[in-house]
Amino acid sequence: MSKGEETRRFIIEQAAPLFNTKGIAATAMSDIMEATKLSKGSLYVHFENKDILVASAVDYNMEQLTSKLLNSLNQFNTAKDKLYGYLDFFIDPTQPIINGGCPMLNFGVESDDTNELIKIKVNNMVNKSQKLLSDIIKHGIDNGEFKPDWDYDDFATIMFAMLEGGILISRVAGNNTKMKVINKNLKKMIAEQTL
Amino acid sequence: MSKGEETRRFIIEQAAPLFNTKGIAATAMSDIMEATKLSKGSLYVHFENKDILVASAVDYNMEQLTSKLLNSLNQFNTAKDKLYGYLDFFIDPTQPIINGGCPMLNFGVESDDTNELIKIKVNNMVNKSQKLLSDIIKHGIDNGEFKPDWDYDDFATIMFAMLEGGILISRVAGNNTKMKVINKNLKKMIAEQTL
Amino acid sequence: MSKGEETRRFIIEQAAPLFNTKGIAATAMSDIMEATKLSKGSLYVHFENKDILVASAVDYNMEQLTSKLLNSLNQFNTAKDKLYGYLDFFIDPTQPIINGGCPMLNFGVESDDTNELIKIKVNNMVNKSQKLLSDIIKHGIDNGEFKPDWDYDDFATIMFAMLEGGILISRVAGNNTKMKVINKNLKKMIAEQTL
Amino acid sequence: MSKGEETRRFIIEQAAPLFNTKGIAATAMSDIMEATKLSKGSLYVHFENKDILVASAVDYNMEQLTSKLLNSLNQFNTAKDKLYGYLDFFIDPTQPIINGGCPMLNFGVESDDTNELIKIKVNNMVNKSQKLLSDIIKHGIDNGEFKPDWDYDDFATIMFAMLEGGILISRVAGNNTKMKVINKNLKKMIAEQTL
DNA sequence: TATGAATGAGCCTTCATTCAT
DNA sequence: TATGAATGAAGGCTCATTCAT
Repeated sequence: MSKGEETRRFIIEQAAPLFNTKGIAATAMSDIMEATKLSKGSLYVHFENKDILVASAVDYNMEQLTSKLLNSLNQFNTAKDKLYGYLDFFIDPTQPIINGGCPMLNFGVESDDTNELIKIKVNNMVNKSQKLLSDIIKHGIDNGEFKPDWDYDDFATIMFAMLEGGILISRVAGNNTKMKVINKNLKKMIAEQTL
Repeated sequence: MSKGEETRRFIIEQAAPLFNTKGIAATAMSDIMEATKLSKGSLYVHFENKDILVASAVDYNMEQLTSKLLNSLNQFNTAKDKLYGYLDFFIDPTQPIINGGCPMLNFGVESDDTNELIKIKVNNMVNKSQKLLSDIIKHGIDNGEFKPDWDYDDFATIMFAMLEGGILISRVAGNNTKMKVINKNLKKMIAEQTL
Repeated sequence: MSKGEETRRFIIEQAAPLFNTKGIAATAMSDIMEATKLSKGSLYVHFENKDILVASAVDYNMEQLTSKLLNSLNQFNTAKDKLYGYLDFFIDPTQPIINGGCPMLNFGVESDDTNELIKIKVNNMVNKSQKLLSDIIKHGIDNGEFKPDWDYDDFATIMFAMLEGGILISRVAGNNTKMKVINKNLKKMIAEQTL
Repeated sequence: MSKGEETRRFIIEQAAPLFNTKGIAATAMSDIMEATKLSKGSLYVHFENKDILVASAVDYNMEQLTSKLLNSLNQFNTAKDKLYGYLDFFIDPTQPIINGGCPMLNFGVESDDTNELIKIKVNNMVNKSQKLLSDIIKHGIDNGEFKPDWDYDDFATIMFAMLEGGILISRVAGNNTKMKVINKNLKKMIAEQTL
């Protein structure tokens, strides 16, 4: 990795949690200067403008989350365990995997009415997330873990939506009481489809 | 209502959709000047600072949503119809009841890491929303509509979370395909508990 | 004149010589802050952006020059005296009537390739200037001062062009030697047409 | 020419029309980077700072104009033809010989109040230009083309000034109507001195 | 109550320039 | 000689807020 690429990467790494925590509009380039200890001009050497840095940071946050999630799921062998692992991965939104919580939730909500580019990025990741879930279930059906008539697409949507809603509830509550409820009920639904 | 109260109310009405659409940080006092056609000074006569106006507008948005929801639910008599009506009320997040979509989602996500006051307001409304749902179910159990062992608190949480998640998914998608899936599945769950 | 109009006028008065001296691109809003002792924000209360302030200052400079010129010409009665007075008015470009010299020359040259709006403003004033000259001559012909076959439009153009060229020559020379030559020769041409 | 000299020359060639078109202050080093496709550092290898590059580019522009003019005059044999050729050379300022128009006019006006070095360069070229004209006339007098009492220095000044003024008028007008008037009248003056 | 002029900190961005490689 | 990363001052402009009228 060249010096420039390294610095660019470094800036993204430092900026990503800021945007995910404070929001895009509320994070100033000067906040990123402070976090990186780089000069204002240097930031603009690597990113033509704030929008491009934002786009990179949004991507980075979502990639980080995905990669940590996939890494965690790797420890499980059965489809059911993977689904349970997925649920447990998000068990405490007040102690989020990445600073600021779920980037799809944060950037999706901030961008939906005002930033088409980011909205599309989030939508793509939302779809990938549901695809990941439905693929796990499909696999579980194929190898005889789950009932063959389980509507995996519907369940992927339901589970994903419930988790995102649970993140919201828990974060404004400042505790994960309700996320535990969601976790428990989703596990029950999964168990009911298990052979 | 005195002239002053009237103007104050008017400012809130004009400001509320702006905050709910663009977000708090991205909405400037000048945007509100423009929307109200009032002078800078006039805004500050009625609201000491932006934070206070924001708090009022957040309240207003949530009250508006609640009042429209309750109004809509009033047309239904049975608990089941009320739950179905609740679900149908949120069927299309791309055509939201109030401009910008669900204020609990919007302000909850923007405030969770940065604005304690707003976070608390949202949390209270989130709790009230779940309480409204569990009260409907409890009533349905009491009058013999639903199975007596239905865990109404859990379901209220699940349903609320799933709807909020569905709003996110639909708004970034630009269509309500997935919200229809959520609507259908929640109705099925309700039907399963109906006697 | 309201307070706002007064301040606006004051800003233009202070900004006009700066633009005419340093040029538009080389004059920063901060230069105008310093000259007016006003805050940055205050400047933008009265002018939406630099372009609008520039346009106002360009107009002001040209109006100032015109008004001083007309005022000076008023002391003369005959057409010939007016033409001679016009020439003498511009006799020393190193001691210009308004700071920075002729605004048509300054802003015309700076804008011709880059600023359509200013270019048009200058062109209008250039045309007015030539019209003023040809009107004086025409009047002189009508009252029998000048030969009736004098091509007044051509001479107005020639005289105007020669003066502008003379301003350039004298200002880069730092003395008005060549402007005196121009003055003398134009007077000779006028004398030749005088009856 | 060494590699270094070649690159230096190349930079000047690319920068010269930019400065002559946009002006010195409005042309950034980054504009020149873009035009040359050279790196920031490379520019500073060849030119210590912007001022030095500007000085070279100003010289280059004036040399280019002079050389093209002389080249054009070479096709004529008599003094009168040379003067007519000179006038025709500048007949259309909206289609200038070099991009941006007359560099004496452009840089003279931009520098007169702010950049002593450039002002002197322009003044020297202005003097040379008038010398060129008066030398042609003097030669014409010597070989019996023109009346011996023609004040060649005065006419050189008048003609030069009129052309520069004509350039200004035509460029802000966007057409050469008035330059044609100037051309015609100067030719008449020359004809009147021709034997 | 209402106005809008005034403020100055802070916004994003560009500038000319330096310097290690 | 050439690169491009790094700098920080300065650019135009917007912000929330104050205050005399």
